[in-house]
Amino acid sequence: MVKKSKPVAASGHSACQDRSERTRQRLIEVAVEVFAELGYEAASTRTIVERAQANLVSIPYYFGSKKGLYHAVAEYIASNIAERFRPAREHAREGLLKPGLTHDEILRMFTELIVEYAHLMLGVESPSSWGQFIYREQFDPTEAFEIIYAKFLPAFELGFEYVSRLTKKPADASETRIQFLAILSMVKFARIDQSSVLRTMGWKSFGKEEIRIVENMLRNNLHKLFARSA
Amino acid sequence: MVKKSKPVAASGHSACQDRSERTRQRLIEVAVEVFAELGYEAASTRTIVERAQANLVSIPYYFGSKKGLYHAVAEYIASNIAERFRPAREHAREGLLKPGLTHDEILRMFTELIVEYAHLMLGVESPSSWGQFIYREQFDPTEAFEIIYAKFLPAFELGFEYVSRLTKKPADASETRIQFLAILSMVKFARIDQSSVLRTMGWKSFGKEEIRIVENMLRNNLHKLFARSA
DNA sequence: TCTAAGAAATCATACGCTTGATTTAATTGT
DNA sequence: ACAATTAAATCAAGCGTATGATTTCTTAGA
Repeated sequence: MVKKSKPVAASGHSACQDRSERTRQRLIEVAVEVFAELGYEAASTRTIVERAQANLVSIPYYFGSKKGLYHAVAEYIASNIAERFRPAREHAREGLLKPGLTHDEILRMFTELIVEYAHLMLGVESPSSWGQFIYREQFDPTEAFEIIYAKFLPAFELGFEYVSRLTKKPADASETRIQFLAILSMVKFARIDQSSVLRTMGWKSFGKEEIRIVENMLRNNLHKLFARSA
Repeated sequence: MVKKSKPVAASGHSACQDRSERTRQRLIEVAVEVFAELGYEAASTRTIVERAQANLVSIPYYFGSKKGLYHAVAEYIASNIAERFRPAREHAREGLLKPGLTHDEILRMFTELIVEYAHLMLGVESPSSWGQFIYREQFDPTEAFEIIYAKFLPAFELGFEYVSRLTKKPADASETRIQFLAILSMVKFARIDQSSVLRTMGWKSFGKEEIRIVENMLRNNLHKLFARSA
């Protein structure tokens, strides 16, 4: 019952690791799309290897099992998104450290952070399959959820801190957290409810114009929710 | 290849239609839960008939096929929700007809409509599986999506009308529609992102207290978004 | 430089299992 | 006794995985 060898995640020393690594990478990239499109159960390994032009056993060979491939995909996506989001996140974090910030300055930084996140999740630069995969995992959480959640946690904490500063309520209060999550939902709903949103809005797909409309909505709502006027 | 008879949706004339109807009903009610919990693919007919204490053949017998059962479930859920929501919806519709409505009155009615919807989708009175089923279908639309969408459309139109009255913008404008959908997303996100929300909030499940917190957030945000103060 | 040994990667095939659907036989109520 | 319904057995198809053979590449000895 014990695996004889452990070729998984081959860290070969020879130069032939090149072709190997390419196959591995191709499998992951194809698997992202297939898993995102069909979900874990419905996605068959045969479909994946067919699209990746690899052999059926290359999945257990490289990833141990179908589930192993799934986890590798989760890791791949979470790392990529976290990496892309890092500049905006660190900028926002450092911005908070400055002394004597006005309410408006905080709101402006927070708005930019949220809008950046929106572009990341809805924009064309990152494949739509990434978001789909994550939302699927959020809906039907498996072990992969832990991988993803861990990478997103720092951004969450930052968001709580911003909302806390804007509302003058503790960062760990229920109101603060639920408020931030609600704001996030306004960013993501276009992806999650894709079919009903496209239909209701009369859109064919998510292009630049559509994202602009969502962005406007976000800026508008953030201003109304947090602007110091009342 | 042709079905010999058509016992589907048996409209028997004998008195034994009673037990038959009960079996049918039980199958649907169980299927709602199983489909909601596992999704279409992962839900096996064996699981369903086992929980419903019915025979394996009863599914093709009563519903033609597994897919037929699935559609029956969609119809069942959509009808039930639409029915429960009808009082609030008609009240809100009639309220809009009154002449000389003030902005605050419209906002109050709209808030009550949204809060009612929140209770319907998040509350304990309607099984959580209903919402799960719908969100699943929204994420991976099949033919069942049409059934559900059609039943929800009137409520959507009403929502657009309210937002339109509150923002003084056309009911069919992109801004109006996306704004309403964003508000809806703030209602539903707790269910859709259930795992990450429960975790982030430190909640174990959705009880009365949790729903109250979401309701407060909604009332607060709707007020900030639409109150006439600026 | 050339070539043969050995490891790494890929392949075709087959196995055990589960699925939805079908068929055959027993049971029920009238 | 008879038609309708249920239970049990069976079917074909699809799934992930295991296995042994084959190809491809790296490397070392002459």
